[in-house]
Amino acid sequence: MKDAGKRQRIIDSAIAVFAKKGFYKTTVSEIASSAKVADGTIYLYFKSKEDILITLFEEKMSGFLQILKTELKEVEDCSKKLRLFILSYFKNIINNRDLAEVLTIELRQSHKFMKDYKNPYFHDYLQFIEGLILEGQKAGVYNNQLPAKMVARFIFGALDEITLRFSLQSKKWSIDDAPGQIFSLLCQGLCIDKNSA
Amino acid sequence: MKDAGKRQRIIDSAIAVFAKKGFYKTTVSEIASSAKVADGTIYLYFKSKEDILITLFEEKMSGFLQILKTELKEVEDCSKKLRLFILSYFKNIINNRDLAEVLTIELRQSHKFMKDYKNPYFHDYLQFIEGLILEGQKAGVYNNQLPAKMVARFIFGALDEITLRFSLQSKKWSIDDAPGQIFSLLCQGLCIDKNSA
Amino acid sequence: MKDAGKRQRIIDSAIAVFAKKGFYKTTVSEIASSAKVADGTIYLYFKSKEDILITLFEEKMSGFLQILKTELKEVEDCSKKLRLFILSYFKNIINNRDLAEVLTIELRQSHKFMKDYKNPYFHDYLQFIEGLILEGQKAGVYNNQLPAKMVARFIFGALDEITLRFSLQSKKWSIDDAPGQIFSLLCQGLCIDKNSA
Amino acid sequence: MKDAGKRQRIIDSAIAVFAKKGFYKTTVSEIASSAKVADGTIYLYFKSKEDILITLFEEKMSGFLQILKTELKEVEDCSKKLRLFILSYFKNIINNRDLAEVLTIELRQSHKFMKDYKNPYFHDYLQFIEGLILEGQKAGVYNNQLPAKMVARFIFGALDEITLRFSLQSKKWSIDDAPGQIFSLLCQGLCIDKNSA
DNA sequence: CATGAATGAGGCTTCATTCAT
DNA sequence: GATGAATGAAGCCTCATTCAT
Repeated sequence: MKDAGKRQRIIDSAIAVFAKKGFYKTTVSEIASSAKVADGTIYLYFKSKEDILITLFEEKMSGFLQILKTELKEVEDCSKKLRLFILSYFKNIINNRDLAEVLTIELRQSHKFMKDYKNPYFHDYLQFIEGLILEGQKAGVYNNQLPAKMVARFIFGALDEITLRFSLQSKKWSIDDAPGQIFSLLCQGLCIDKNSA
Repeated sequence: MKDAGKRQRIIDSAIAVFAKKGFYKTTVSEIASSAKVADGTIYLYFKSKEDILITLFEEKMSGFLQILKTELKEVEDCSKKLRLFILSYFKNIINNRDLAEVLTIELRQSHKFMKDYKNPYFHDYLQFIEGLILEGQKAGVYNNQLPAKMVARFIFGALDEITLRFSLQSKKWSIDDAPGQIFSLLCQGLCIDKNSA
Repeated sequence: MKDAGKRQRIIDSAIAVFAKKGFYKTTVSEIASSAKVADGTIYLYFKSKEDILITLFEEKMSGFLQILKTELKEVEDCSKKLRLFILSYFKNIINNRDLAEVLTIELRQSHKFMKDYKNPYFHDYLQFIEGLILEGQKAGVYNNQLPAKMVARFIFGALDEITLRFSLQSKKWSIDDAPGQIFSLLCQGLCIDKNSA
Repeated sequence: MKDAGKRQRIIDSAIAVFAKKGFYKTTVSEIASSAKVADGTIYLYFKSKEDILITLFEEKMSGFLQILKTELKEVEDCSKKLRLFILSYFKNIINNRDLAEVLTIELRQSHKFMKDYKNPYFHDYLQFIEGLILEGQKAGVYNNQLPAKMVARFIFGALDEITLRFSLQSKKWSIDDAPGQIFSLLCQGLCIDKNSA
């Protein structure tokens, strides 16, 4: 039986090295030596270097989604859900910086370099956000003039950018404050006077 | 003097090919043949393949910024500026799909693959957005509880994600409506009832 | 004692896979899984992949030779022997297509890829044919102007080529007719008028 | 413009190295260094290592056939043609030992390792021999009970085997005698008494 | 004896860059 | 300046063989 721990070590090493050097600059040998296995061993668990990335996407993104769904299961109010979602998103990124970097940076290239790979798990993720919005719109809480799909993209884009930089760079904004501020910005908008604009 | 037209052709070809295949999957030969110059000619105008990308960033991003600044110069009201900014951003992306794709996709990798390259022009771009926010906050129009830097990132991330997908995929949202909706979402927020949450 | 059945299964599987893919394109794993043993088990019975091929040669070629000698033992007349030999050769090939393919195709490479391997059993085989010729020459039946060694090569080459194609390809010539025709061609020659040429 | 001399050097080197080590044991680097070019240069002229072999087949086999056709063009009598053919075959092999080795040894593997490669030039070669036989049969000189296709295979196989060994090994038979002996064996057959058998 | 996961050397091939013309 | 043939370093991957269980 193949050693599941070894497989996990390869994935974890890949995340670390991909995050540090990027997918293309990373060599399979680097992943192998970081995982303390022989180069060839990689190919007992993955079909190719690209397959490591794809597998990584699928396992981790679906994992994130599972966590999210579990955390939000009990919550009823849609804005509480949204707040919790943002918080959870932040926590996940903060606790998995390398992974976040790989997922979001390489994600952008994935449609290009992987033939026919459409990132089904990322799609699920977006649909989950979209579901939150639709729920709020049906409940009459959220503005239903706004297309939920676009709002979902909007939220994902904003969170993705902020958390990525948050995680990568000098943290100018505190983790304690940022999620709340983002939630506020998202729900209440930028303007103080709601009749302006 | 070197042939400026040839130089431009190389940049334009690089944008087209990078957009289609991604930076790493693009070969210098492909750029050359698309630009109808010999492979070696590339190196009369650029130090390396990477240098094409860097040059492209600097010229195009500063170009975008120039256009923005020109368009917004006359406008006084900060929300009108913001609305115009969003509209301009959309137009630029729509009219330069390949470029937008290259700038945003490769941008994410740039810190990684270019040693010591900090993307000064992207930084300028962000600062411009930040300036818009600060202006509105000073004028008492925008919520000054929100850190302007973060808001700038938020806006950039949201716009980046939406326009990228807008440009790449089937356009589910009309170019006529999207900027207005985004502006509304940004200024008024998601919630109808401003006292909720 | 090692399991003789397992050893035989490995050889038989090797013949089948070598015939299908060629020696170099065949992996040890393929032989193993075809023989329903573990990869490592192969090395309990054979020193190396090459050793399988060598062993296979030796056992099968000497086997062929044994069969031949047995079949021709009782026959006195040298031309009857020759006719029987051709018939037997055909039958052996027809009944062992994979083996024939391996023996003849890989045989050609054997001197190259096996250091110092001189195919003693193939040599014996040729000597057997040579013996048939010499016998006929001594009996005054066969033209003794022709060097027996060369005639043996000639016969082997002709039979080898015909049977190989016969076995591999669409059979344009019937198995019932071919051996007789070959015998006739070999004994009587191509020409009708024996004074010509 | 690519250097035709360089291309030729690669082919010639490939012939020499393939002959010495066999196709599979030969590395592209060996061919390159034997041809005094860089490894990568090989790929300016050939798609792959396999492509070298295929190209080599096609160019050399069609070359051999051209020479043959030219040499036999003026000859009328079919047996003179056959005699000349055998002589020419011998000369070609003797003068191109490495090539002969590659063509005949690797030829046998070619159907296996080259997907869909049917060796059209070898087929032409066989058809040429078949044509000689048919001509003689129509002229009433050759026994028309024998299928020409089979006879062609017979001749090719016999010549191939003899010349290959002739070229490779200690020459037990003289080049001066062998072609005549083979011609005699082929035309008159092995038996002295034409009524026997 | 048997297993099959693990090893790691080595090959084919790509491609950014150079340089003689 | 322009060319494009040539270079050769470097990477992904295969697979014969080993060895701990």
